[in-house]
Amino acid sequence: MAWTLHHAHRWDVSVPEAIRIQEQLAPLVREEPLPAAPTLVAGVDMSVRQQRVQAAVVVLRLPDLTVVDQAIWRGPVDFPYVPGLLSFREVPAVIAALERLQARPDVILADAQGRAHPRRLGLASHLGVLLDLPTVGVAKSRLVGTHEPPGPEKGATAPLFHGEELVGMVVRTRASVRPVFVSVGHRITLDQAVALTLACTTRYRLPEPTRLAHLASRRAAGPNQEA
DNA sequence: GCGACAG
DNA sequence: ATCTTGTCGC
Repeated sequence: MAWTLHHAHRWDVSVPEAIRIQEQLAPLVREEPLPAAPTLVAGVDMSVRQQRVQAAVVVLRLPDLTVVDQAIWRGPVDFPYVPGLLSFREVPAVIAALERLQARPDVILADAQGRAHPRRLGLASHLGVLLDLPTVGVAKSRLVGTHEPPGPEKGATAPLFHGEELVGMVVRTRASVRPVFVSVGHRITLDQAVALTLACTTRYRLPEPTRLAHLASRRAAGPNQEA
């Protein structure tokens, strides 16, 4: 599937240049209601091994969460992991994997932050702006912000603040299990992002789209033969 | 100056 | 993220 990139830019940049690009794209992020109830939800993730990346994307249909499409892309790693600049390491590979899809998802869930980022442009937001598609960030841990612990029951939430700004929600997707950090990626409201995350969650901590994408990327990396 | 720090 | 097996708890 061909994707039109909006506000495209170079990826082979220095850290200062990457930060500058984030500052230019952040104002383009739109927190607004979805145009319609989503049917096709994609999850994206990536694994790295031996200087190679395996990006995976899995598309599921709501409300049954049936897998309707998926794709894998392998390539070289060319940007280091730098806290705050994760998108420069993963987005190129994720877009390459998305190009291999047959289906067009209505929204994408990423295993990362959206607006809950120092410059309000986490990987989910960066991806959303480039594709001009609704995206949600569902991270396993906190990058920025403070919060109270959400209740122990499934579905409990607590606001995540960065200074005075509400940048996300800490969501308990499973009873008595460490919560996840949900934030708006692009073209969705925080409430919808949380509702969608819960609608995609079954018996595991992570919602099915990203959980399955994670499994797919690691299967693509192959079994550990080293060490 | 000293920590913190998505994956 | 990745290196790594079994095990304790809900």
